Amino acid sequence: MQVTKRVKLEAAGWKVGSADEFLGLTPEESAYIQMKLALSHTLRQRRLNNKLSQFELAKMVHSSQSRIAKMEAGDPSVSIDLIMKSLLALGASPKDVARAISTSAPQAV
Amino acid sequence: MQVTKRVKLEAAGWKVGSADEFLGLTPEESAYIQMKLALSHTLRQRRLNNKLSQFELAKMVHSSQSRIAKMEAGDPSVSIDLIMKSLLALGASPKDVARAISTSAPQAV
DNA sequence: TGCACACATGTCATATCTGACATACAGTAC
DNA sequence: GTACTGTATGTCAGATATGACATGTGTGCA
Repeated sequence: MQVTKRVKLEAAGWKVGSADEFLGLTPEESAYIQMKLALSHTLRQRRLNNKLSQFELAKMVHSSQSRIAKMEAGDPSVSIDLIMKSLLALGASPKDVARAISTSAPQAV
Repeated sequence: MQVTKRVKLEAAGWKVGSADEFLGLTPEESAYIQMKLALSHTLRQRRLNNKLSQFELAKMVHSSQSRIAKMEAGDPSVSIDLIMKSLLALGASPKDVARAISTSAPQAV
């Protein structure tokens, strides 16, 4: 999918929120991707704050470095479930998760 | 798993939050389950507010009545991903999802 | 230069999730 | 009683996600 590729590019950089306007995404798809990207981004931040490498985090959550990289990239092959579980393993609370998701909504309240 | 059975019982009723105290759940597992249950509950509320049967919602999201029932029950066989996608299909925004998750944290902020 | 570390990306066997189906149960109307 | 609607629960083949592995890229350092 180039779709995610494109979205990933935007998000990995800075600008998120105008992904669907030129792609053929339904509002739900767009919202889903934005939530995923917000969580991915939060995961990376938390990992870096904890001064962990992807490899180290991988050991903590019984996964592999490559999968951590894909999580942080918002790769379509990873589920939100997995990202959430990793966040929790990094000490995030449900409220932290909720905060991350709130961030993902550039639209109206 | 009786674990979920038990948790489900508590949650389907009213009392959530003291699930892990007498079960052998790690804080992360507990938090994950609570988030899932909060989303499940929100899904049911939204569905009922929209006056839809499980069967009707199933058609909307290209799933089946049985899977909707399992989503709403917080069955371990359903992913948070699927519940979220269903919520979005029901018109929920990422902020709504975040709100639901916030509700799931009876612990400290 | 070479070497080590951190991260990205692709592939693949297997584990897990999913939709569909069958079936059971409660409630309601007739 | 029967019939119908809504929901719960179990099963299973096929779909998808997962961890592991290989490999590539960039950076820093001696």
